[in-house]
Amino acid sequence: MTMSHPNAPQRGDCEDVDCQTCVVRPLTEFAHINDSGLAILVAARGRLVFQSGQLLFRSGEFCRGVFIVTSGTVALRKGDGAGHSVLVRLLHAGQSLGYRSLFADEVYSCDAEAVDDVRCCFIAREAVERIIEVSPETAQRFLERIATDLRRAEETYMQGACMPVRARLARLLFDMRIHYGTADDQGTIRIDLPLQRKDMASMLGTRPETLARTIRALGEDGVASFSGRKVEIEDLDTLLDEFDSDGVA
Amino acid sequence: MTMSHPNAPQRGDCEDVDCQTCVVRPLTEFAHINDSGLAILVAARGRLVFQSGQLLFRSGEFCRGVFIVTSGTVALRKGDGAGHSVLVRLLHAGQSLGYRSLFADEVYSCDAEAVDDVRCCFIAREAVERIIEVSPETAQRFLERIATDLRRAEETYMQGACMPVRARLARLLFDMRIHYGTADDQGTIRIDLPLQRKDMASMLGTRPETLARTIRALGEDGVASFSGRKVEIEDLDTLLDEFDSDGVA
DNA sequence: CGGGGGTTTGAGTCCGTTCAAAATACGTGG
DNA sequence: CCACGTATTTTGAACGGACTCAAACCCCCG
Repeated sequence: MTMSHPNAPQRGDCEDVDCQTCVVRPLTEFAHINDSGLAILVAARGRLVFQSGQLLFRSGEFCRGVFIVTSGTVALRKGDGAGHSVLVRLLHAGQSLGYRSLFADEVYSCDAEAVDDVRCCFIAREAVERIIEVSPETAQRFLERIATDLRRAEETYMQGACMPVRARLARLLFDMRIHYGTADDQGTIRIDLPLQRKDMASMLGTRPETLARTIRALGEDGVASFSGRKVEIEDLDTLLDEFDSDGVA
Repeated sequence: MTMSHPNAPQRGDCEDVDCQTCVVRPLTEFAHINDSGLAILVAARGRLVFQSGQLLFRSGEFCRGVFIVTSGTVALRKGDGAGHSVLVRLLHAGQSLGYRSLFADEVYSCDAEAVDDVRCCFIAREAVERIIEVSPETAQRFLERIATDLRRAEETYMQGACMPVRARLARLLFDMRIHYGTADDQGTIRIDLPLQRKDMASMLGTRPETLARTIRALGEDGVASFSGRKVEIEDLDTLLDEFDSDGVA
C-alpha cells in the first residue's frame, strides 16, 4: 500500500482491513461502486489518524484527494484576513471532505481540523478519478452531495442575513440534537456539545461574548439550560418556536 | 420537437437552429460533449423566451430540467418566510441554472426571474441524464461548476459575516464592472447597473435605505459617483481599497 | 498553588434597522 | 407630449442588536 499523505498511516489500528466490509462505506459516495471500482479503492485508500486539534489540511494547500471520516468529528474552518474565523461545518463518520476543492480543481478553501481524535481514509485524486471512470455513478453521488451542500450553504447565508443570533443558536441546538443528543422518556433532551464556546460562536457567525449573553437569555426564558457543554431542553416545541415562527422557510 | 415547459417556445426567433453552431454552447457544461451527446441535446432542447419580470421557475416547484441562458440576465432569488428576500446570483449568456435542484433531486430552492428580456434553452431532466450517460465528462463539468458555486457561496457568507455594507457594495461594483462596465482611455470606469436599488440591497443582504446612505457616503468620499443606475469610478484602486484592506482573503 | 486559556459580565459604541415622510423616477392614458 | 398616479428612492430621526474593549471569573492542568 502506498501512502499519499504526510500523516503516518497507522496500520493495524483499523477494524476494516478492506473496504468490502467497511461499516461506513455504505454511507459514502462509494457505497454502490462496482467491483472494478472497489478494487481501485481498496488498493488506493490509506488510513490516517489525527489527534484532537491536528489539521487534515490547510486552506491554500493543493488538494491531493478526498478524506472519509471513519470515526470522530472534523471541523471545516474558514478564516478571513483579519482575526475572524468561521466554522463552516462539522463532519462525522461516513462523510467525506476535500471533494469540493478536488472537483473545482482549486486549492483548499478551508482548514480541516480534528475536533476530537479522528480516524479517516484518504483516497488520492487519481484514484478518485479512476473510480469515477469505471464506476460513473460515483460522479452522480458526488454531484448529489455538492448540490446539497450548496443548498445548505445558501440556507445558512439566509439565516445569517435574516435571523438574530438567538434564533440561529436555537436552530444549531436543534440540529446538534441529532448527533450529540439523547432524549429520555420524559421527552427531555440532553445534548453534549462537541465544541467550546468560541467555536459555537464562530458557527453562528458571532462572538463568544454575544453567545454567552444569548445562552443566558435562553436559560432565563426556560428554553434551554446550559451548564458547560451540557444542554438540557425540556420542551422541543419551545425551542422550535425560537426559529420556526419568524425564521427561514 | 417536444416541449417540456409551460412557456410557449418561440420557434424561429433564434439564430441558432441547431446546437452545433451555437455561440453560447462553448461556454456551457455541454461544450465538449461527443456526437452522441450532441444528438440528444439537439433533439431535446427547447427554446424559451421570458419577458422582464417573468419567472423561469419558482421556489418549491419540481425541477424538470436545466435552463441555459442565451441572452439577457436571470436573477436567482431566495425568500424567507417573512418579507426578506435575497438575490443570490445573476446569470448571463452561457450560464445554466436549475442544475443544483436537478442533481440534488430536490425542488427548486430559489425563484428564477428574468431581469430583462431573456432567451434560453431548456433541456429536460431525462435528456441531461442520457447525455451524461453517453458523454460522462459532462458530469465532470457540472461537478466543477457546482463546486465553484459552493466556494462562492461560502465566500459570500464570510463577507456578510465579516465585512460592513460599504465594503460589500464596493466589492459588488468591482464584480459588476466585468459584465456591465466599460473603461475609457482615462481609466475611468462607467457601470450601467442592471438592477434597481432594492435588488442591489438584497444582493448585499441589506435594506434599500442603508444602501442609499452607503451610496451617498461612497460618493462623498470620491470613490464612486452614482446617478440613477449609472456609476462612475475614476480610480479602481480607490475602490479596491474599500474591501481589499480589511476584507476576506 | 499559581498560571493561562476560555468564558462570562459590564459598559459604551457603532452599524444597520425600522418607521415615516419627502422627493424623484417611471409608466400609462389622455 | 404632457399630466397624473404609482412605485421607487432618498432623507431624517430614533431605536436596537451585536460588537468592542476591558475586567472578573472559572476551570483545567501543570
